[in-house]
Amino acid sequence: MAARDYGQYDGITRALELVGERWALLIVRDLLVGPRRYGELAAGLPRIPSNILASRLKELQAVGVIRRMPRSRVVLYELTPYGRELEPVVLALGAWGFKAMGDPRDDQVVTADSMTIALRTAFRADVAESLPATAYAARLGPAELLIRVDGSRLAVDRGTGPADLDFTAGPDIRHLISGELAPARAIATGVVEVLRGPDELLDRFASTFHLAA
Amino acid sequence: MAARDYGQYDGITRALELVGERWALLIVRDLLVGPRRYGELAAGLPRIPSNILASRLKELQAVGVIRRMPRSRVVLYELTPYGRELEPVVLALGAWGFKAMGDPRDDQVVTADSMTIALRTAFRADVAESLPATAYAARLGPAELLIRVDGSRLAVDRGTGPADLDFTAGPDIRHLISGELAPARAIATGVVEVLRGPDELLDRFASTFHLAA
DNA sequence: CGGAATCCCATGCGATACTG
DNA sequence: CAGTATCGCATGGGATTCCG
Repeated sequence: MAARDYGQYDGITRALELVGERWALLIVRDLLVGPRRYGELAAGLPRIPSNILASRLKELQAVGVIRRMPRSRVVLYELTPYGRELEPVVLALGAWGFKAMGDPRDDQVVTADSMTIALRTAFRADVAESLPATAYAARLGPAELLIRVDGSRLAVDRGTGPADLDFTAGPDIRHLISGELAPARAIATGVVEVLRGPDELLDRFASTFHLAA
Repeated sequence: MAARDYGQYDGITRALELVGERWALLIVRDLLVGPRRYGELAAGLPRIPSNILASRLKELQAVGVIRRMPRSRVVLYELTPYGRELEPVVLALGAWGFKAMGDPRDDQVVTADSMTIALRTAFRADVAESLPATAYAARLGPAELLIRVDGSRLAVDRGTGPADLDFTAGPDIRHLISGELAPARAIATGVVEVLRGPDELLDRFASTFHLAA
């Protein structure tokens, strides 16, 4: 491996040597959600060639960012404590990139893990703290997420479950997150479809998850 | 560009599409210090092939991260406001990579701009606030920096000037920054050589600039 | 002399096929 | 399901040349 070398001695260069290769930070992003199997990673990164996934996993392991966790017959990959410290980097990147997102192209896909991290990026712990605990069941494209906010704590899990507000939304939900689209208008225009629960809870959702654009 | 497409629709993927190419974030790092000419960038990135520098500059400009600023005969490159918003990303990466820095290899170089950003990364505004204004003149390898701290404000400029403490240090200064090496021992062991000013000011420096390892 | 464009070669990546 | 093997191509590295 010995990631191609930039010939400089500083923290940023070092970081890029470790996680600057193509796909590496997307693997880290997904592992920030939780341990994953090889096949789960491959499914969450639809375009990654399997040989690249295999070599990235080896490289990231060699430099101490991830580790293999043999768990009852199958192997799980998980971040090491040091790898988990990339969370601020990944969230900062996500917040920055969010502002440059246009409309999705036809060949672009939404995954559960990327949406989970996006929600973490947009989560306003300070705002949530003063709101009642709330559970949202969101169907965001192919991703079904159960989002539970309790005080300043956020938990996002795959799948569905009991929720105060149950809604479906397409990619345009980013306009709700950015504040460009008011919750009432999001419902009126069909960007968000409320399946169950009071529409007003979408206001709470929008103030809990907000990222300026 | 766009050929290097990840096929996903989320903020992190978008960010990596814009600044994920090799060398791109190092160019951004140097431009965070200030506008630079082509030749200055090339000098600060000793290993970058000139064709790569030229294409990265074009790409970064095309996506709105940098802009060309014709300034009296010569062209300066500078970050756009949006590009400047990458500062948290770059600092977070630097802080993370700092912890994985070993000893410098023979082929590794220290540049003034990378040290400037490293100092910004390690700067503790909250600590500095309660300390008297101080100017340090530091010779860090080939980089001569004038570091002025005034309250919670930090200014790092190339070159030298009047300073309260004037010192020279090699790469092992990172052990001072990380707190592994006490200021007094840094002087005793020759990691830091004080040229002018009271040794005690190195304590102030070490508490002003600190990054856990 | 600053700011590239152009060559050539080495390597990393992507797509697909294949194997334990 | 979890990877390897292989191959063609795009990209990066480095030196050189060009242009204003």
